[in-house]
Amino acid sequence: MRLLLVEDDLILKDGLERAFTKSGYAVDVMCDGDSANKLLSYQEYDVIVLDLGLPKLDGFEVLKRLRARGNKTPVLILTALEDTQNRVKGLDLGADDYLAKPFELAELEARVRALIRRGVSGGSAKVSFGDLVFDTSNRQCSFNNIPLSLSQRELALLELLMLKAAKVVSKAKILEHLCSWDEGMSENAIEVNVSRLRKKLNVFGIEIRTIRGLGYLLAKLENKV
Amino acid sequence: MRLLLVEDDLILKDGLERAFTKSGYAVDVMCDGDSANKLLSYQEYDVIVLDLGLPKLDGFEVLKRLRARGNKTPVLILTALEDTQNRVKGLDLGADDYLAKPFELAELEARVRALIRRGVSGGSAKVSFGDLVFDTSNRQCSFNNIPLSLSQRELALLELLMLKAAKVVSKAKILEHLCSWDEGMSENAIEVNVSRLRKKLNVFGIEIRTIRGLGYLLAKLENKV
DNA sequence: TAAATTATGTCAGTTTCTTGTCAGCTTGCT
DNA sequence: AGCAAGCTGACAAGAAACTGACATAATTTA
Repeated sequence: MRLLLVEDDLILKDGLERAFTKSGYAVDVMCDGDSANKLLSYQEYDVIVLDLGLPKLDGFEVLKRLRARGNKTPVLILTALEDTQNRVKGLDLGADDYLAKPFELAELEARVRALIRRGVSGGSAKVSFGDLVFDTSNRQCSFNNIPLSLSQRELALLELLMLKAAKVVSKAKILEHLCSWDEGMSENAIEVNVSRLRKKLNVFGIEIRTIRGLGYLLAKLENKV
Repeated sequence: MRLLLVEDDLILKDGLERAFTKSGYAVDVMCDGDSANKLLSYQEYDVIVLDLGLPKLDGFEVLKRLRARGNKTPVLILTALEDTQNRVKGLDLGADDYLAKPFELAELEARVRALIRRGVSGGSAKVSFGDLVFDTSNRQCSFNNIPLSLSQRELALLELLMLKAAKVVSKAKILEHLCSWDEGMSENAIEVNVSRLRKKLNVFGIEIRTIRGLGYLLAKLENKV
């Protein structure tokens, strides 16, 4: 899942970036409202974590313009204080959640997960495809309750394929969701990862079908379409 | 198991903290209602022991707010007197048990154990995994009635793994359950403890499987997944 | 109370796993 | 056939996890 973090505090920024990256997100970071606003005009994210106190353009403004463009990406707002007025203002402008500093990292992560869930799978923590169940809350995938041993990359790839519910997912989409800007990733790297994931899923009668020129899709082995 | 003790009486506080720590709990202590309330807004516990007469914010209020946030952590209330009215009020607000001072330490410990049991193992004092049985009432683990010689840390770790019933337990979760705030513990310390416990369990055909990047899970040696 | 034992964290060296790159192969289309 | 797209085994750098050795603190024993 691709996440944009907009935060000017250097320490917080680094800590959050590291934490989210470790949790398997592709993270981009912007340090001021203006750059964030520009970036958001052409780059899609699965979730945005937005500080309100920002140089150049404050968080409210970034959020306002984002929504004005019709963008519905879930946004979680961070503020320096437990300030009811700002909270109300943020939610009015279309924020989806709100967290006052100081906060626990665990709580932030939990809320971000909740936002992503709400957006893609109607609020449920689990996405399933036949007997395959992906639990987004603890990033674990199991087949008939047997937990699969998958690496972060494989997990991220499978998550995307499952969230798209057996629809074709293009390589461009995969690239976008698995990689933040700074890590360049070749298309071949995706092919390699698909190949690896394929081996692990084939055992359970699930295949990743290649749609030449278009992308990949998740399917059951017997269902020849 | 992680326990929060909220108590302003210095002597009682120290005594209980020492006793619970010795019994293998990771104990955090708060001396007033306000701090406890804040702490509880982001930190999870397995059980809370709450005095009613507290400075800043009384115990009723702490409990009320906890439940208002949807938190279902078992709470045991302590009060100065055998006061039926307060007892009823506490239970109405969502307390799970009640103990009037003065009380026997042994009784408090027994009730706390009972509360934890009720939550995780359906009320039974014993949790088992194959021939491995963990008796929470005396904190002892045995394999086919042969008692194992385990240290507190190993016991706590195994307890957590067994309660999670062969599901993956993350290092973060382990850290959270084995350590109170003031004792910092590195991730490597967990690895070392896992390594030690592993050696003792392997003898009985039980393994602690590593799920790289996610955590550990208890399994029987033969079940290769 | 001092010595012995036990518990438990830190460290460092090693092992294992992850993941991108590359090269050569396969597949499908015209 | 010839080309482009895709597949996959091999490799290597780096990250994560394991574990023996040691240090220190807590507990027990004599």
